[in-house]
Amino acid sequence: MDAGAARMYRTREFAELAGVTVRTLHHYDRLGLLQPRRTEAGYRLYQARDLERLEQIVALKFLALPLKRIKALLDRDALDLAGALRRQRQVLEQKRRLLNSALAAIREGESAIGAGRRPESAILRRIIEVIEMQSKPDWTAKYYTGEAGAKVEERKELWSPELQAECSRQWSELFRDIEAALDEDPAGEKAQSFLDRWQKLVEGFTGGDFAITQGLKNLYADRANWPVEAKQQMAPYSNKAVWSFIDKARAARKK
Amino acid sequence: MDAGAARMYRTREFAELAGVTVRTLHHYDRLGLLQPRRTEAGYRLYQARDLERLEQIVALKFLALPLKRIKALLDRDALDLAGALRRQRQVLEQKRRLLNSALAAIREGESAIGAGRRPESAILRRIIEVIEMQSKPDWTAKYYTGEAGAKVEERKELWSPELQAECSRQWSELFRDIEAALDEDPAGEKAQSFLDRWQKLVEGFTGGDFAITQGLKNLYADRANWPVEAKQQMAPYSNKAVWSFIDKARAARKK
DNA sequence: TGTACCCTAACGTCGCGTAAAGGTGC
DNA sequence: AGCACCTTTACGCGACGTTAGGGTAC
Repeated sequence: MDAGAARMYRTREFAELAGVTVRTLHHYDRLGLLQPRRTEAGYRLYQARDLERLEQIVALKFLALPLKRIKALLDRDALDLAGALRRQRQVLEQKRRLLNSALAAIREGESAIGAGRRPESAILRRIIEVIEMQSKPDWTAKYYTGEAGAKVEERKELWSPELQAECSRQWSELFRDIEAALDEDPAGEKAQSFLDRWQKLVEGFTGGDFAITQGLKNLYADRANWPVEAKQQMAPYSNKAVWSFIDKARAARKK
Repeated sequence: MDAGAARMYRTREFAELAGVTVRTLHHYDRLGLLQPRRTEAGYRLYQARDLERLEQIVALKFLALPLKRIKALLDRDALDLAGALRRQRQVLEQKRRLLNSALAAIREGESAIGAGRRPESAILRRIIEVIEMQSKPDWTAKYYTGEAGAKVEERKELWSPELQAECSRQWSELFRDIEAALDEDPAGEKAQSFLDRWQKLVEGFTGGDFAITQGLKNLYADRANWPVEAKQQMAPYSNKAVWSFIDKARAARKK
């Protein structure tokens, strides 16, 4: 009955209840985002309804929506919430791509220390190279026929820097292992297990897709025409003895 | 010989050359980040050396380093570049975790539309739930013995929202397929192919690690005590007939 | 004398943090 | 009367964008 019967909170109390600061409540009040009742003396009085709205505000803020858009959504355009989320998702995905690029550049820079005698300039050069590579149109696209290109693009989305790092770690390990066993029998058990690991790593990229596998073969076949940076990046994996060893292992398996 | 012989650029020209705005050059000048020569009349005159430095600034800015730190790094602390990169990588990784959480929340919200009659409030509720779940201490940790817990944490790093979405899509698909074939022979070819897909999906989570597999078994065995939200989230996969069908298929394979 | 450039100064953005100066509740 | 709370006002941060007002080069 009596509206005064509902539990009311003063600013500090309400802030602690909701896990925000007093200043934040002031801010939202002035923006018109969350305007509580007032006492005669001007004290803010929050109630349960306000907590609900504040939770929604905090949730939408967690999605990195600007306060203005949050206000619009909660005040009038609630119907457009689905659309707003779709757009925001695209914004965040774009941000994540940039973050991934930056992380990849940092990793490359860090791993470029040993190369020169002035490490800091080597790092910076490498970072710049990586950034330029990323901003260039994808030179590998032309090796994939139609549909395969789109699939590769799709799979790139899933390629976090950690995955990338783990992957190149595994390739390096495999190359080291093979280099240490070049005089083994390519038909033997050890060589065949190398071939298994090799194929598994390739499949990690192709996803078992035939068209992508073909594109990758085209790409490798044309390695003489790769851009310089790509050649540099492939340098650790250019040991011909390893490649021919794996070829022999593959041939042995076919028989 | 003559310093004046080097090619000099005025502000606009240099900005276009480097791909930044004139205002940016003014800004960097006032911060002391990049201070070119001046003509008598006060016009800025940039040269090749300045371009080199600007490229380094842009590169470090791409890594989301604040301009102050960039200035410090380029002016004095170049030696600490490696350390700065390490710290910055951690900052960016943290940001990416937040981004991933937000993206996961958006996806969950979007998929919660069909549920209620007032879609916007259903979406908001679901988003709030997901955020609260993420901020709670990991209730699954107690099912993993020592080392396995750390490994699971490690694997979480690689779990992008896209991967998560793809994964739950595959589980849903598998459940649908099995539900449509419950009267088949659990030892038959079709049932066995379901079991293959099932085990592959599980392995996608465990990575074939024995300790993690054990933990997952403990986790599932205790499903009666899961928190409510977890039960809700598992609801689409709670069809007992499917689970017993897979159990039978597993038993048939062992024989 | 035109016009295409140059300069500095200064406010706006976004989401609050952080005082400062003064009033209210018990 | 004291102490813990409340209020409003206003500057600071970061990396520039964007005028505004006025000078310079050719």
